Amino acid sequence: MSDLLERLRGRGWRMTAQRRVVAEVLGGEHVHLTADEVHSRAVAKLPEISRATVYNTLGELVSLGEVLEVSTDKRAKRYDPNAHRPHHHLVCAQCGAIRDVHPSGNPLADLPDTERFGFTVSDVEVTYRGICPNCAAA
Amino acid sequence: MSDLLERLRGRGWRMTAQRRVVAEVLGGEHVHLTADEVHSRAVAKLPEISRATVYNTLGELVSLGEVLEVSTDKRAKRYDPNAHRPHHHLVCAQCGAIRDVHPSGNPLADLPDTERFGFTVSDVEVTYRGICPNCAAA
DNA sequence: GCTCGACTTGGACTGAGTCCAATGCGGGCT
DNA sequence: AGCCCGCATTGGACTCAGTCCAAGTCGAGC
Repeated sequence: MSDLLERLRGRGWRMTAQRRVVAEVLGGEHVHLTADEVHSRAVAKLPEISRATVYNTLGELVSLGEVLEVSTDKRAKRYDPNAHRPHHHLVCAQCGAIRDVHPSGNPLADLPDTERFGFTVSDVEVTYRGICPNCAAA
Repeated sequence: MSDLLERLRGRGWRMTAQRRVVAEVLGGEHVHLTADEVHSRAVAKLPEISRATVYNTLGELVSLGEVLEVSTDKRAKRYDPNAHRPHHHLVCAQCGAIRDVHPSGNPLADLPDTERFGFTVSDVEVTYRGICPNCAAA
């Protein structure tokens, strides 16, 4: 994910240890982390990093479009580093597990003009809900 | 919306002034209220009603399937009394306005088996985002 | 009209996130 | 290399939405 760092530098970001750490955490294997999870993983690499900085950095990454905010769960926002490949989410109603999915078809096209009420529609967010195999077995 | 009250009675609900008021508020013209908005409207009709009761009642209505919880906005859950006609939401990214929409086609069908990872998928939630005419004009 | 248990109350509590004034430090300039 | 400016970070207080709980209330079946 050092290409992410490159892109950020290119956008005039001042490169600080904290931002590097947050970017690294998002680049790791775990997807869909909450802000607090990002923070605690970041603390492991850079003990003095503060919660506020993690929130700031995540917010900036989101507004740059490098990271996606998903709120499948009602408790906390989650951050999805996989922002460059459009995808949707499949959530287990029981355990909260999240998977990325790629439906066929474009739901944007399913919204007829008569149902747009003059809005300029730019984005769709689709969340499928169900029971994951683990929870079904239990 | 007194048919709602009927249905609730039929399900063994004890009919209290508080529950009646909450049901009335949801039956009014306003849709997509937050819990706090429901509470303040309820207080107008029944000053002693407590926040806890409003939350309880909303929660019960949701689990009975009479009301839908929507979380388009990251701040607070909103409650949508229009639970009996399946629909999705169109949200203004600027002012937060919400409209109900009825897309053609069923997004559930767009999720191929290969993308279900063994989940039993039972529900989809679609949120369209864009700019409403008002905000576009401003 | 009594009684019992479901319902309500309100205040304390939690968890997620935001704000802000003081301080630190990246990096362009010389 | 060293300075300096201003962007970034810090941490602690604060807000906002929602949950919890023990005590008190009251709907409705008998």
